[in-house]
Amino acid sequence: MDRAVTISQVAALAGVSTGTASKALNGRGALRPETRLRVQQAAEQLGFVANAAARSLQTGRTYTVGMITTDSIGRFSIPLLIGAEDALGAGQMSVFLCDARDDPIREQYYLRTLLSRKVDGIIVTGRRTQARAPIGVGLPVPVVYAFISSADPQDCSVVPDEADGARRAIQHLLAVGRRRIAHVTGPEHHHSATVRASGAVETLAAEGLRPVVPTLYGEWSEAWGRQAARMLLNSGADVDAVFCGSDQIARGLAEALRDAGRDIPGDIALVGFDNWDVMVDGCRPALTSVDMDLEGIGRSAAELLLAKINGDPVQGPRARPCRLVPRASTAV
Amino acid sequence: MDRAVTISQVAALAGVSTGTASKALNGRGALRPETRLRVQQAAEQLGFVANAAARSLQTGRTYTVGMITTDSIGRFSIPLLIGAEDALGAGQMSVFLCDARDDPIREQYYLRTLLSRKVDGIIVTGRRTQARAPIGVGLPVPVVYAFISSADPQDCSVVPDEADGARRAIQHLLAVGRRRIAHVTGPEHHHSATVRASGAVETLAAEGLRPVVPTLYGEWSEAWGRQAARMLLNSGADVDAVFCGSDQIARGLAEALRDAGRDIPGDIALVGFDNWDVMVDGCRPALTSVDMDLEGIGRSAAELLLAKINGDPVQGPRARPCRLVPRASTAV
DNA sequence: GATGCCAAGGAAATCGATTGCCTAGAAGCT
DNA sequence: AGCTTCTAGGCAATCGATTTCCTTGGCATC
Repeated sequence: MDRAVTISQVAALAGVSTGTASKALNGRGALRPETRLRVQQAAEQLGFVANAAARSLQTGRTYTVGMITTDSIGRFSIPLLIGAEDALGAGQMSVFLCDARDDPIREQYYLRTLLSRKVDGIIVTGRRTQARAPIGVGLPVPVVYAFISSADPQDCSVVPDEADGARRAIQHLLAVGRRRIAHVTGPEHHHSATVRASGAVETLAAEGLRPVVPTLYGEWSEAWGRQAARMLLNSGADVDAVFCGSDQIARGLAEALRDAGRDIPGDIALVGFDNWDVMVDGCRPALTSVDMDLEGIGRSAAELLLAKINGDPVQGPRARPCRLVPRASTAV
Repeated sequence: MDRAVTISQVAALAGVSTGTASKALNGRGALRPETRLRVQQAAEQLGFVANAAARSLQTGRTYTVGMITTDSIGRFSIPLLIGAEDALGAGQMSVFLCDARDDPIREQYYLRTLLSRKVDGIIVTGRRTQARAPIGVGLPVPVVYAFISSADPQDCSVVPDEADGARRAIQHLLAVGRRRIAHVTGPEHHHSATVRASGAVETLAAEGLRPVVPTLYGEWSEAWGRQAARMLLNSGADVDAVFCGSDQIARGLAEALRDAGRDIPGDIALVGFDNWDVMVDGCRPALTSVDMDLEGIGRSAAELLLAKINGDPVQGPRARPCRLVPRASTAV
C-alpha cells in the first residue's frame, strides 16, 4: 500500500508549480516544450495518476456513466453492456453497473447513488423490450434506454426492430421455397411475442399467404417447443417451415421433430430468434436465427448518451434493424 | 437539467452553517435533535444528495470497487458479479465493471483507470480457474481474485474446489448403485478438465474402482459430447454411468445416447458440471449437475475485499466446496 | 457573584486538481 | 532608449463536503 502520488509531488520534482504541472500534463496553457517534457517525465517516474475525485470536483465532469438493468443481469444485458463499454471505453469513460432486480425500490436507490456520484449520464436496460415507466423525471443527467424503451416518447430509447426481425425470418423461409409456415412463440402477454407474431403474419399476408395454423403461444422454453412440435404433428397440418419466437423454442421443436422422424430442413425448415450461440450451435442441425445485434444497440445507446452529454438534444425512440443468420436448419 | 443542490443551500435553508449541516446529516458532532431534524427536512425538501467526489476527496474513501474480468464478461462472470454486488450493495458500495477481453494492454489500462478513480479495492475474475499472473505488485489498494486465482500464493483468491465437485459427482453415482463409470471432459490442457478428472479418478480409487475407460478429453461442447457417446458405444465398454466435465458435454451425450436407444438413467446415468440452467433444464431427462456456487464465490470475494479494505490482512487462496444438484438423469 | 463546565454550533482549514489572472522577463518596434 | 507585445509560468481562488478547533451562552457550583 503505497501512498498515492499527488500532482504537487510531481511539480516539486519537475521544479514547477502545481498549476504549471497540471497544464503540462493536460496539454493546456503556454509552456515551453522542454518544461512540458520535464513534468511528464517526473509524472512517469513517480507513477502519478490524477485523483479523479479532485478533478471532477473542479470540472463537474466525472467521465462515468451508470447502467441500470431493471432485471437481473442476464443474457440480454451483457451484450448491451459490452457494446456500451465499447463505445464509452474508447472515450475513456467508466461504467457503474447496477442490478435493480426488478425491484422499484432498489432501482430508485441506485438512481440516487448514481446521482450522488454525479455520473455524466445513465443507460437503462432490461430483459424485455416492452415500454416501461421513465426512471425519473427532470433528472439532472441525460438518460438513454437500451433494448427496453421508455413509455415517454420524448425519452431517447434504442430498441431492436423485432417486427423487422420477424419479416426477415419469413422472407428467408419464402426465399428457400417454403409456403406452409407456422409460428410458435412465447406467452401472448409478452410484448416481444406479439410484435414478432404480427410481423410474421403481416409479411406472409403481403405475399398473399397465411400461417398454416394460428400462432401457437406458450412459453420461452425448450419444453414448450417440444410440446408445440407434437401439437403440430398431431394436428395433421401440412407444415414445411416453422418460425419460432426464440432459439430455445426452436431447439425444442428440432428435437421433437427429429424424434418423430422428420428431417430438418428436408421436411421442415426452422428459424429461431435471438441467435444465442449455445442454442444455435447445440441444435441439430445448426439453427438459422434472427440476431437483434444487442451489442450494436448498446453501442448506439452509449453514443447517443455521449451526444446528449455534449448538449445534443437527441430525443425519441430509435429502432434498429435485425439481421438474419442462415445456418443448416434452412439450407436449401 | 436542474442545478445540483449543495450542502450550503441546505444549510442556508435550515439556518445553520455548512459544517453543522454536514454533522446533522452524518450523525456526527453534538447537535440538538431539533436542529438535526430541521437540517434533515431541509435536505429532503431540496432533494439534496451529497457530492461523492467532494466527500471522497476529503475522506479518502470512494465506496467504490473495481471488478476486472480478464476475459469477456460471460457465463461465469455474471454470477460472480451478482454475488459481489450483493455483498457490496448491502454496504452501499458501487462496482465499476471492466472487461479486459483477455488483452493485457486493456487490463493495465483499466487498472490505471481504477487507480485514478481511487477505488477502495479490486476484484479480478476470469473464465478459467487456472492461476494467472498477479495483476500488479505493490498496488495501493487491496485485490481479491475470484474464480480465477493468482499465481502468487500470498494473494487472496477465492476459487471453487473442483476436485471436491468431482468427488461429489462420483460419490453420488456410487450412491445410486453405479460401478462402471466413465469420465468425458474438456481439453487436457485445460486446468479444470485435469483437476476434475483426477478428482474423479481418485474418488473411484478410494472405493477400489477405476474408470471403465480412460478419461476422454475433448472440448467443452455438445458436439464433443455426442461424439464421445458414439465412441463409448462403439468401444463396447460396459458403462452404467458417465460423469461429464461440463453440462454441455453431458447434454451432447444424453442426446446421442437417446438416439442410440439407450435409456437415461435406466441404462446409463449422467452427471454434468456447472449446473447451467439452460443446459440442465433443456436436457432430457433433466440433468444432475455439480454447482460451483459462483454467486457464493463472488459474495465471499467481496466480503474478503471489504475485510482487507478495513485493514484485515487476509491472504492466501480459499477453496469453496461444490454442491451436487440431483435431477432425473441419475434418479434411482 | 465569580468560576468552571458543558452543550451547541460557527469558522476555517483541508482534500487534489484545474484555471483565470497576473507578473517578470525577453523580444520587437520606432 | 523607451515603449509595446509576447511568452512562460506562478499565484490563488475554486469545486463541495468534512472535520478540527473555537466561541458563545447557559447552567451549576462554591
